[in-house]
Amino acid sequence: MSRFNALTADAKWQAVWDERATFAADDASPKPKSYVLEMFPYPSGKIHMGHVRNYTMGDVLARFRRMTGHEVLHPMGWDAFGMPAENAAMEKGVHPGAWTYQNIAAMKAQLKRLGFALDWSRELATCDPGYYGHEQALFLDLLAAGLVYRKESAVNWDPVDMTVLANEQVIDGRGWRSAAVVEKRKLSQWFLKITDFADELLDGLSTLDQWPDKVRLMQENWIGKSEGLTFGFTVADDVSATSPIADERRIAVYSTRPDTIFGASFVAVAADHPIALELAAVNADAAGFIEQCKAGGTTAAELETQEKLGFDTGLKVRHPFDSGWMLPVFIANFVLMDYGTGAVMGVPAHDQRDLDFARKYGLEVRRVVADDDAADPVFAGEEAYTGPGRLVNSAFLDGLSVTDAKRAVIERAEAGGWGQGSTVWRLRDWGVSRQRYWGTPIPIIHCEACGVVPVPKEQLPVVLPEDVSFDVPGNPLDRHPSWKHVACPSCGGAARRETDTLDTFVNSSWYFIRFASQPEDQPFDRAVAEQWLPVGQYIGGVEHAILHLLYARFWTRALRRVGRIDVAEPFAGLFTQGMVTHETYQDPAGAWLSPDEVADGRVVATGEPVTVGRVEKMSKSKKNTVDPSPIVDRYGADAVRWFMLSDSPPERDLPWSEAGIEGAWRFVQRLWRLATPDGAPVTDSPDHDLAKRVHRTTAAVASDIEALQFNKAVARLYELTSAIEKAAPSTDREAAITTLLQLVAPMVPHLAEEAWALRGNDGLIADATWPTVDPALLVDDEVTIAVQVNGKLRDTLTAAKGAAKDALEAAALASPAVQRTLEGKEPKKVVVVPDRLVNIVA
RNA sequence: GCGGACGUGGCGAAACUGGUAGACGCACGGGACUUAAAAUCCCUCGCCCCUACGGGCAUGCGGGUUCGAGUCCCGCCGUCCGCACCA
Repeated sequence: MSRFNALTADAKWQAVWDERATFAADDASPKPKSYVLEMFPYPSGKIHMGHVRNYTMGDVLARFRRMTGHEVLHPMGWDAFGMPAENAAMEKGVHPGAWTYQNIAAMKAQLKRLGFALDWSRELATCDPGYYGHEQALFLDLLAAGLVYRKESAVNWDPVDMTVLANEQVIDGRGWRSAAVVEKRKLSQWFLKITDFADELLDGLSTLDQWPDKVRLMQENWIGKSEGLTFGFTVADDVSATSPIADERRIAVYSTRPDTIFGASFVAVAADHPIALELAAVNADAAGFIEQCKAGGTTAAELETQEKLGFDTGLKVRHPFDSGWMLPVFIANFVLMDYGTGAVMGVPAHDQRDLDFARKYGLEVRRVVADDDAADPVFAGEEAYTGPGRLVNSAFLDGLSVTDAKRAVIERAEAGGWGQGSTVWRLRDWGVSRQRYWGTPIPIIHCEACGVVPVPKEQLPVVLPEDVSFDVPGNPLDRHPSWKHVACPSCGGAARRETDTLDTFVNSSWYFIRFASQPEDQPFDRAVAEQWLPVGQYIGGVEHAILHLLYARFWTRALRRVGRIDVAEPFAGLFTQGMVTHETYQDPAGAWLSPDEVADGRVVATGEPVTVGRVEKMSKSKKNTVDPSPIVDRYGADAVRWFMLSDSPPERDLPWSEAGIEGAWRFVQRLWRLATPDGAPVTDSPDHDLAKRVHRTTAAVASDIEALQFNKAVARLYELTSAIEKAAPSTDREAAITTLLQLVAPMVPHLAEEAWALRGNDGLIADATWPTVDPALLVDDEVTIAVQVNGKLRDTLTAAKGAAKDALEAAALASPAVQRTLEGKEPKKVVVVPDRLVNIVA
């Protein structure tokens, strides 16, 4: 019997699918539309196992949807801008564009080799002017709508590489590449007004019922809505007369606990609060303290251990409800300038941080919320009370609940004109300026006379110049002789082009719309795009749970606001898949070893014993990566795809192993043997049991795939395969084999095509429909009943489905095993669950 | 610190709304075929006691609810993830 030759079959069917454009999506199709999308890759040079797993899952769903009568859009493209291309340019002297396009070609070949049902005619790369030019147009739309602005902002500046670094690229205060100490620098940056959409983005989460709760929660926390009171403390004249800040009348604070206002014992401002800075200008001690605050680290561990420190400014403020009550003002290292108003009211009894601070500086700790009878105004504990209760020691608030007291204080503040109920968000506007070459040029011209001038749309795209060099650090656009200097579109005078480029997250914020519709003269055709959107199923790594997914949601809503498209949420269904992991190996010296340096527990080269470490995410640093390409060459695309779907639930990590891929390969061969006609005589005698099994598996596998529970579908397919193997030759068996091929087709498409053709079927199995299920065959007429005594299984019996309770009880009591266990005792009670079990309580 | 997820054989895991725990796969062991090997096929495979029949114990630990708990409730322990001085 022949073996399935994956090498030739893969190439053959991939070519056929290509020639016939089998997977091209038809915008005009009358079928229901289904948009299946996996997060597009960064063209780093090679695909990795994570890509293979991600794209295999999407592919199974896409092929399944085609078989169930959908017009499927399943595209692929390249998230092609970004720093690695510039790093390669600096290290190897290649142009970022050349490097990127080489990588794209290599990775595309690798993806093709896996036989994904992709519509390659819609392939796009974000570094193509044909893409980013339209992005520039969209940016200008947002600018015109007031959703883009420019402001000075502090950035992480690497003084050696002369560039801005993202927070993720700053490790222990140093640049990840240069190891130079990173400076905070003020630069004029472009921002997108994502905070305008904070409410919408938060409320929209509740409509995303096909998203993992975890991701929704992460976004909710990131948006960070909180409600409270913003109000002013008046600086007391008598004290401040001696202070240099006598003309500063009020200090605004924000509190989510206005109810505790009578428990306040101090006000604290951030080290970079205007008041702190003014004081520092005339007071060396204050200046020293502020420096000390800035020096403190910001890593988790450092914050954990960092002491709460304060500097008494000598200023006093008046309590809003008692002008004779003076509160000291501190500069404190735990107050953040960029949250709320940069100043807080300290209520030690009911906030742990305030309590720590008050104990350290000997401030009053006054109880104003009591959870029981403890109304003593002196709060003695070391743990602040933050729970519910009634107000005490609080004048007109006494006796109110926390909720009512909050409302009462806000009302009074608003009536008295000294405060305002307010909502504060953690979410910040999105800074999109990057001092980088390899990104979308921001389509803006700076003119001395006219100021900021948008590039007229007819002059788009603003194309990146090719003639750039990376031999000096910094942004080559900034020192380009001609590109940078242009005439002002408005007055014609000498002007300067914006040399910053857009954050790459902008590129990935609308690529799914461009996939749906890609005319040359505009970013997308609204009507066509709306046919496909939202994406029905989006699949990718959980590492994008916040940034990419939040930015894309924002960008889509922003496009809706400017009238470009009427879609609120871009991704109706989201699935975050687990990682591919592998064992780790170390030699006796502790050096990491790659899997192919190890055999039989020994280092191949030296014969030394190997320490096998834990199973971890594949990473270069631990050397536990496995390159998919040689594996695909050796076992074929189908075995790799099958392994990716087997065993582990898709949201969990998948441990890669040699034995696992071998097992998958064996199954592919097993299917092949089963599907290859062996010339044995076939009888007409019906095989009812097998037919039932086929229908049941068809229904179950369909619902498993819909739910993305591929591991369960795989298990059922194993069972069906075994059952068919064991069945005697018959026409039913032959039909079962044909159905089995249809069921496995989304997973192992090459083998399915080859066997489909071999068995004389017309057309491609890729174009076949999903087998229909006869509901009548899904029902059992016999069921197995568990027989328990005191909840313990003693016997099982077979009964007709729907058998009467009495009959089941009688049959159970008659069981010899039951009689033996009862030892003549009378049953006290018998519980009968029809079609399930009988439990005899003795 | 706050929030979340998870904990089932040697391993990856199944188990519908509480109803036969361990489906399916991997590994290990035994057997058939073969001169031999590979490939393939068959059998065993949670732990303990027993020759066997059979029985006991088992879903991180301790309680509880129930005729019946992997599943529900309470309290611990552990692992992983996210956020983090957010007022």
